[in-house]
Amino acid sequence: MKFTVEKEMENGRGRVGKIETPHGIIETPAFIVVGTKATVKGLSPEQVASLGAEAILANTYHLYLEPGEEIMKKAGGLHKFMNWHGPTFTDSGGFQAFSLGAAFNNKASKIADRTQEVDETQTSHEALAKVDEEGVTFKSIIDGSSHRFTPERSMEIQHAIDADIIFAFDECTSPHASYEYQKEAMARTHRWAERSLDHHKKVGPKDQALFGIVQGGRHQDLRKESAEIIGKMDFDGFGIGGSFDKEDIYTAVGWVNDILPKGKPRHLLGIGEPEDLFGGIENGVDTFDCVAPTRIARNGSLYTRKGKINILNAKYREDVGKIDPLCKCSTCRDYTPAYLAHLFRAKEMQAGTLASIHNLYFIVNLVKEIRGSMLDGTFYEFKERFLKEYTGEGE
RNA sequence: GCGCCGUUCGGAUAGCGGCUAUUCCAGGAGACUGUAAAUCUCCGGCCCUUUGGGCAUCGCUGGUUCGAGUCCAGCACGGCGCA
Repeated sequence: MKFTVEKEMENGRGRVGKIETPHGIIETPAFIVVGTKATVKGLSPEQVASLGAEAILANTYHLYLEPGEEIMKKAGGLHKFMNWHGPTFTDSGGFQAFSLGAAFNNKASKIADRTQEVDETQTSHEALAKVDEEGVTFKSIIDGSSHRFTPERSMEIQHAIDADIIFAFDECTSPHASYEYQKEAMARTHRWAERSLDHHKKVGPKDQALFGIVQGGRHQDLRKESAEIIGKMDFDGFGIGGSFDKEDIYTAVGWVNDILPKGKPRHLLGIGEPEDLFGGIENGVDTFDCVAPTRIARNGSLYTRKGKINILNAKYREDVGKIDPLCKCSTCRDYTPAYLAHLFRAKEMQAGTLASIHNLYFIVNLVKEIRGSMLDGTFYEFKERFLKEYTGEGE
């Protein structure tokens, strides 16, 4: 993998560049489409490519459980398996340790977490994962069987899946966890990063790039410390992890990116909605991934230049106009709101597909437009104009 | 004509004497940020000074009872059976 910065913004953070992978080039900043289980839900790889997406991010945890690393290997890796010929990423599975309950299974975080009512009985059911120094023990969401991930195992599985860019095994904490716990988890993530790197160098394919992940929650000192430590390690690029409160995203990203080496790409994990993209890019993020466009699409929400709409609202049943008059995606070109409203109400599979095409096109091409505005020096004008219209302010 | 059964929110249902009438679908709205999500949450008779309170309501009419969607009688409508 090779990363080149083509142009820097005057603020010293934002940049335009490109990531060259064995399966093609990603022009950054770019939105990476999420395809957790080796599929972008509801879409064929041809559809994903035709809406302009350059790369897909799959998930180690899910592909490990199903179909399993042996089959991934036998199939010739992710690209062949899912028939996607462009660049790919895999997330390490660390996020699942958080989302499947480890974060709430820890006393420190539970005590500190006064913003959420913790139902003990419910928590014990939901806590499917437990973290210790060596790794994470978890129960399969599919059949309840027990499994264990360590940084070394995550690397091995990611080697078998064989994406172009893989991530170190990390622990993602709740933003509401205590400072002490976040610090502890961060330190552990650093040790796991070292182990991920060592193991990858020892046994990994040479053409596979490994990104280290910066943690530290919303605390400035922790974020900076994490960026210092991870940034000095010999990773090919970096992920900025965490489960963010919306307001914290850009500040945390800014702290981190002032420290991370400029010559390597930075991926902001799990962000964003349209309004999140500008702040991330401005603060030096090169790539994003986010489930939002496809998930909300399947649930009937569509992005438009004037904000999100819910196509299931009564008014769209007989709206034979345009979903978003400015959108050039195939869904907007060929179908009306009334048709999508009908498909959703009739629970037809095409509903999720057409909506996903639209939302992904919207996000992927919004980032491309932002890239263009950076190249011709109109980023701030474009940002202001877009956000004003999108959030409905000043109308 | 006789007998049996049924009639509960737009549809389908639960409810078998005790006080907020159940659930599902349809309907209205909202949420969703490294995907346990084509998922989840809320609303749904009327009225009010909306924290909460008041008045209704289970085909219709009457009755029994402290109390009836629930029991009884008559009527109406529907289904099945027999003429």
